[in-house]
Amino acid sequence: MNTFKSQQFSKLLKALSGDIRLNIISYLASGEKCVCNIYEYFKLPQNLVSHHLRILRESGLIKDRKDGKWVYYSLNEQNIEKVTHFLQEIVQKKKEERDTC
Amino acid sequence: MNTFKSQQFSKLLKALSGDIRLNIISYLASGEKCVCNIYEYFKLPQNLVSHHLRILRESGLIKDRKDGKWVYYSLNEQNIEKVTHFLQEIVQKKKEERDTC
DNA sequence: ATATTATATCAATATAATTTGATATAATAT
DNA sequence: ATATTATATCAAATTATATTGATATAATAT
Repeated sequence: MNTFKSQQFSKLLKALSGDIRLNIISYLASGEKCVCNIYEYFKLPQNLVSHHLRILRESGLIKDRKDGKWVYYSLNEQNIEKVTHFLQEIVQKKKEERDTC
Repeated sequence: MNTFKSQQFSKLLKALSGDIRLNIISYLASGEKCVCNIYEYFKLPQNLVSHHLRILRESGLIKDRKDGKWVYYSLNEQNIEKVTHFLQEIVQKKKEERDTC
């Protein structure tokens, strides 16, 4: 049994997991950054960072904004919150289940 | 730059992501289940389910309890909540950052 | 027009995760 | 003691993901 819902969240969680992407997400919490900010900050190859940014962008966890030569990335809080709500619902359900026993 | 914190959460999120494991987590929200409950419910091979349960258990997301021949698995809410808190902190930080601009 | 800089993409390789099939362990029942 | 049932583990095969190196695109500067 494979619900649509968990497939959707599996995609988001897969995009979130992985050291580099999670570090990028944490870094973007301090505000919008261009690609060069990110790869300089983490001392990682530009193409590798672009690749991970693409995965985060395609999953909807971050947004991009182009300005001249630069592409700025920022968090898409709404979709990050979708993940937290999904997990909270599970914990909530478990807690309710325990209370009615 | 690779913080200990995000390495820790990367591990939890990696364990959470993946359709099968996420479905198992959702299923366990309705209460403790033995392995056979789980693989029958999802119609998956027993060894495959055992494998995913191990990953979830080793990451601390679920607990096991042995009773006779059966091993019962249940959610470890505390660690699931750790993940939601981690993500909420990021969203919170982002929101604060935006307010002070 | 040419050079430079920022970012993205592509192909090849390396690494890791998932799945399958076979077997092991451990508890219970006969 | 043997058989049965529940679960775990192991090795092999498959599939997915990450990384590297090379190149492309697109904006700006000279």
